[in-house]
Amino acid sequence: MLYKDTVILPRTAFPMRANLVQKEADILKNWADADLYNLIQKNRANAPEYIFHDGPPYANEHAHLGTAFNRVLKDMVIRYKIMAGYKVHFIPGWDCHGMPIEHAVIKKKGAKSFSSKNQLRQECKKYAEESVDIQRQEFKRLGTFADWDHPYITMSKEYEAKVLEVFKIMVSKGYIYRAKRPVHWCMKCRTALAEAELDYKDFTSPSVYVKFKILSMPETYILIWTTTPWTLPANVACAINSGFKYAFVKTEKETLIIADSLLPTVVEKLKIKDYKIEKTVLGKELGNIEYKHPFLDRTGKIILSSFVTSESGTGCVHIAPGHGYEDYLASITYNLPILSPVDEKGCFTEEVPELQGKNIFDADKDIIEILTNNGTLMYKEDFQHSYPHCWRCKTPLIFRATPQWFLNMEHNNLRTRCVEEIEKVKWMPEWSKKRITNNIMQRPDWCLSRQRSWGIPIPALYCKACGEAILTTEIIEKAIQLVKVNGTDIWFDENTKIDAVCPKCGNKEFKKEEDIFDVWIDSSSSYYAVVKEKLKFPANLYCEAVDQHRCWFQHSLILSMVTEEQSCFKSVLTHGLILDKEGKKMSKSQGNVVQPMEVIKKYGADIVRLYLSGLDYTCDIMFSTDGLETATTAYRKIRNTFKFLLGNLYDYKKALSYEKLWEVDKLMLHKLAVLIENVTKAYEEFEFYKVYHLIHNYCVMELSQFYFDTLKDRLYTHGKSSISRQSAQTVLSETLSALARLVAPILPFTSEEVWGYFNSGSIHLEKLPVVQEEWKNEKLANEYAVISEIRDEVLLALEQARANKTIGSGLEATVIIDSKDEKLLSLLRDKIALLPSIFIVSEVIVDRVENMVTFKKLDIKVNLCEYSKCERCWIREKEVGKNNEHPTLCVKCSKVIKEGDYEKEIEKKEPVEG
RNA sequence: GGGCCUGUAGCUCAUUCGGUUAGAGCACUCGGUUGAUAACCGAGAGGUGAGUGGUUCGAUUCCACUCAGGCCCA
Repeated sequence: MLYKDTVILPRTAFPMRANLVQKEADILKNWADADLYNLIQKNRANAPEYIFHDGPPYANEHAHLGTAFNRVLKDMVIRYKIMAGYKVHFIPGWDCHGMPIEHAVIKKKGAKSFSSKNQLRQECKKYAEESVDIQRQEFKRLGTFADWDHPYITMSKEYEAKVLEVFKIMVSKGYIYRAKRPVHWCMKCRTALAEAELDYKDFTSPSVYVKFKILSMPETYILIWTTTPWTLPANVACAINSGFKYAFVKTEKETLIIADSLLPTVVEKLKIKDYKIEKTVLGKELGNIEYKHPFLDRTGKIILSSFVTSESGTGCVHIAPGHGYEDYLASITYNLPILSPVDEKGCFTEEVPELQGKNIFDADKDIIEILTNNGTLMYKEDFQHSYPHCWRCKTPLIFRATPQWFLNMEHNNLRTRCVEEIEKVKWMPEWSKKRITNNIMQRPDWCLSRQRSWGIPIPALYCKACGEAILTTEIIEKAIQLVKVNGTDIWFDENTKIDAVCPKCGNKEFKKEEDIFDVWIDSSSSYYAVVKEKLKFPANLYCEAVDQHRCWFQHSLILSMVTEEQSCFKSVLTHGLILDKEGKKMSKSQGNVVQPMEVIKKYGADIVRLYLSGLDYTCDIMFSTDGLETATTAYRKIRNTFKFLLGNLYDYKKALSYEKLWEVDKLMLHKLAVLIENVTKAYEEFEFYKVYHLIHNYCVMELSQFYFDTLKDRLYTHGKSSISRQSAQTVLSETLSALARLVAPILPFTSEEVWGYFNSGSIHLEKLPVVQEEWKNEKLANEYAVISEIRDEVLLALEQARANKTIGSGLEATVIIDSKDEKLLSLLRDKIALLPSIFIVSEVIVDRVENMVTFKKLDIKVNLCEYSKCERCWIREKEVGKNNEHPTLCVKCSKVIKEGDYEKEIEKKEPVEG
């Protein structure tokens, strides 16, 4: 008989190499065949609900890495909550309207290929539908759980009708008003452009310095600088910075007011030679002073504004609220009129009779002439700068004030109520609260209208007779009924007529509003269309990236405060953005964009998920291949841990009761209990990186380096049915069962694969492991904390013995230990029988001998063991050679062989896969 | 220019209220093992805690500024 064949080695079909890419595809198919998502819902039918509402990603082709990360993060939350016993019905969503899709479609097909709005909208719809399908496949591939067959789509007619319902409530409660606001305008395309449609190119403008006469001071002028002389007819104010110092510069003829810090450059440019500074005052002292418009019969006043900088110009900024966004904001603060005497072709209207019909850029030189003639022009030159152009026709753009629809942030104290409500929400991390509070405090009224095609129409009417804009709940209700059945295309259909009577003139003929809603109204109405309608209002959790403080979080809160008078979320989890390995933003132009699906194809979803789980997402995330490689190594360790566990449990029958367990095994149950507690706590706080580190460290340090290493002798060479081996297996089984479930939210595929070799059914139908009270054993833990330190010292001594060739393998050693600490000595004597297995040496003796090496706690001497090596278990023992029947075996091994308590034939039983 | 956030070993993270020599794992180098084997065990090396200044007996930790990067706004 070959004793070697009687050793009980690990046996499992669980492969060491994961081959994740293939394996994950198989598992996905199994999940789909078993309809696992609905199985879980059924399983938790009567469980308490956890309402986690999905923020809809934008349906624009392939998912970005940031979206993929967001998906994985949400999935870890969902899977954790399900395993914690909750019912989580996760309805995924997609944001489908908006400029980027419209932009992409026009770019692809050409603007001229669409003869009607609805034709363009059809094309956009197709594009969004395709994108939803692409992304849904990608999200599934990531192994994320959701009701993928019933997502919410913001372009569906039901959803569109719900958005209009939200708007109807806003109107009925009096939040909506109409006012002028400057927008980027292309005079050739005669349309407003969105931020993303601007094409910045170099452009030469006339740069002029103009003086405005102060009414209350003799021969005193405030000097302004502008590169758009054509906006001067719309001038109503002059902004200065309240904190800057302004100099009164006395020249031969007059006194000019100029910012002190800019004086040298201005004086040089204007070639003012003889001057003296009369006095210097703080900007705030000049507020409200009136001046005369340089060529119109009008006055303007000096206002204070923080956006005035000392980088260029004169520190005095000409304000035309109809032609600039900052000017516009200032006009709200100071209640200034918004003049915009420019028509849609970019020509002056009758409001400026002198220039009526003239194109504004052509009018620049007329205005300069007027200024020159009346002596208010101080200096003029050409100025080259980066200037926005139309992305389509390349025409330089202008700011032009047009009527828009707004939501009033002050109505019914909306702003204040939002800020108060923010206090009631749990913000994770905490700084997130400060951020959204600031955003709400500082935001202007919400401009709801967009001059685009691909979106939900604003259901307003214009009287064909008197031009009155009409927005009533009755009209909106009629629109809702139409949209519910037909979708929003019906609004843009020429044949669609809405019955109404003009409240001003009684006319019954109307033109329908062409503008659509800002897309943020779409996605931010999801609390109403989804949470309230299909789940339970309010949601427990919203979870998105940090940029959503200004977008989805904020707008959802505002709308919810308007319609529901309370927040739509109880807690908000924020994560950072994904950057490249140097911390730079990923962008196409930088060439540092990482496609999530390419990474998945190479590494597999579980490794990507493991990598992402290990990062602290509360700040920005630097995505690196190094990190993925590290995660791969960590994954292998976790996987091998499972392989070892499975391999040694193939013949496991049933658990021993706690009292019968060996001391080391009891210790490991204590450690397992601590692990379960810590991991559960980390999950509860959504600190997945802590989960990752806890589990990984447990696999490496507690299991691989300590427990498994010391266990090999017991598992392989002790009697197959011995208490000692069963004791080890009992703990291995508990460890496997707990570890697989703890790791399941992060590694859904691998945990499922492991479970298939261990138990029946899907692991995702299980609950998280629960600590059994008897496992906790602080006394034992404290004893072994000391023994662990001792072990480190012995390992160090063994390494030294190995270096000077006293021993090779640790089992060749006899270790003699001694200590001056009596308490420690008594502990060691107490545990002496266990020490050889803990140190993995053949013999441990407590004694004092010559030439001991002194460590912190112990004096140690390592000798080559004098006994012969047991052929079966490789331990050196004094009885080896004394047994006639088995002369090459130790006492323990001869007993095992004699009793036949070992694996006699290798059964080739394939474990059942899950 | 403003609000918010980040900076500890090559990588991912620790370091409780400020207090001994800033710790783990991975990667790296060397050694052991060949019964977890494209695995396993041990040892070693690796840090001016982004920088400067301040408070303090003492600062990675608290404060100010600077630098680098991110988001939002201007």
